[in-house]
Amino acid sequence: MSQSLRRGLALLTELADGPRNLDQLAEAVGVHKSTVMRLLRSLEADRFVKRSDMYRYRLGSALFELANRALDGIDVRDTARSHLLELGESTGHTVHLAVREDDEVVYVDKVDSTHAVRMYSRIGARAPLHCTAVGKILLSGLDDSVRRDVAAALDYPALTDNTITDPERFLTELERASRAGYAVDRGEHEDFVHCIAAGVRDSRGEIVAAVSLSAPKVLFDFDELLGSSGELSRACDRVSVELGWQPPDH
Amino acid sequence: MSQSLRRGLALLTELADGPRNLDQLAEAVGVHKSTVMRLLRSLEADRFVKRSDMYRYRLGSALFELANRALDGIDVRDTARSHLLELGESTGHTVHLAVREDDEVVYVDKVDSTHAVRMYSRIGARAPLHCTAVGKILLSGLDDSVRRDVAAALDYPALTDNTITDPERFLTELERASRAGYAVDRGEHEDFVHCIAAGVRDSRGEIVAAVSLSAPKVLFDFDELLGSSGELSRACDRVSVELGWQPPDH
DNA sequence: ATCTCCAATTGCGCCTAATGCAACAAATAT
DNA sequence: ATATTTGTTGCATTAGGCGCAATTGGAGAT
Repeated sequence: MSQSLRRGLALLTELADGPRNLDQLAEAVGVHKSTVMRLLRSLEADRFVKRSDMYRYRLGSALFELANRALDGIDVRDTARSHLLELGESTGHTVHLAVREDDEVVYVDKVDSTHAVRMYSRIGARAPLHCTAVGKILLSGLDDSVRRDVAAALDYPALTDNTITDPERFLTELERASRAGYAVDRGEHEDFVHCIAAGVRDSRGEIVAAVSLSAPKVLFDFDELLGSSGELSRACDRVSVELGWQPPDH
Repeated sequence: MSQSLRRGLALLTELADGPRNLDQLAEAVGVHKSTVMRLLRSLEADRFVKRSDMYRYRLGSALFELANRALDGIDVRDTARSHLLELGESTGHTVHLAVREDDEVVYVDKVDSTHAVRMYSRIGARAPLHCTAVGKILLSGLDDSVRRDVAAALDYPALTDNTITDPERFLTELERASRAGYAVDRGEHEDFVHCIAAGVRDSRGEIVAAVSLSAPKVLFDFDELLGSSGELSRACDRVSVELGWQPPDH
């Protein structure tokens, strides 16, 4: 397609794991050392890459700037921010904001738990749809037919013993989430942590993002976490309203 | 140098300002429409770019992932994080963590003020050395001769009426910062805000990062801000110690 | 001080991959 | 229905990118 560009991007991806020297990069990307160097020079000129020391390269600051400028552009994130902080403070749990991208979820914001236990996740990270609370709630908002299509197209790798691996059961789960207004993940993604998630709606009423609360099993049993579902929903509603959502009156 | 790579990077940079269509991008980067499209395909394949709708492209999630993974790699940032939060909470001011990159500072972390007033800055943003508290403290840690060299190589644009525009006066200012252990910015960068900054040292005793407190003039006069300098310094020292710094005993 | 080793860097010649053009297709506005 | 705008594809040309091999330069050992 566009050889040198793609190779350059591959270099960036490789460098995300930490500083590398020429040989390592050449090995990883599968091109000649000298070619790697010339690509790096271009990347360096635009500050996408930086020399770490004489013999090593690392990611440059242009990347941070870009990413943060772009994240600022995501208005869900902007309006949600303060509500997430509040939610984190009042519940004490780890809060995530996620959106769907194709057949995965992408975490776009995060508030760390006040408890010392940290779980693995970072802004920009991806996770499957079928084993996360955010994934379920994001899918639950789709029309029945598209929902079936997406569910049928997914893989269902069993990441833990609790992972749902059956499309039919998954659809039932989505149905339930849709009715309840929140979705759950009982150790289906990571063994030792469970989550609940609710959806954020835009002015058209579409679910455009999901907010989740996560807690390690050792500290809270599932029902304790569920106890925060009211707060979670209210927080999501507040964000939705700020995005122009009209709560249905009944 | 590496044409298609650099053009691809230019596209990313352009897209940071928001979604664009083909013509806009072609115009901005100065290449033919069809070329832009082919480059975008490569970027899209690696998720650096995403189609926003039928007619527009935006930055993709690979970028966020990279940027955040890279930021995680900056160990100063990691170890400083909790101390910054604490400092933000206890002082109520906006806290920044910055490192030097060539002749600029780059903000690598930030804790927002509890006050409603927000100032313009974001993680990944850059600022000049000569008119920021962080810039001054970062330079103050250099050897006298290199310090002179760097100072001589700088431009001194006057961003406000208070900006120091004279290299000699700037060196004096650095001298003072070096002795005091903290640097100040009295509306030299942005008219309506002042800052104080202190340095973070690594195991070799070098200043590798700077922490600053910023406050809008309308809410705090300069002496009030200075009142937090003790806390600021102590926070920096704690970070330094975690990085392996040995406090000099005197 | 000299040698050795290792990794980066450069010159060169080959050749493919990238480019601009122009025709075409699709979607939207008039 | 027609005009207009924007995206997409085929094609011929060539410069930009590539691998190779030789060179440079620095760090450490002798």
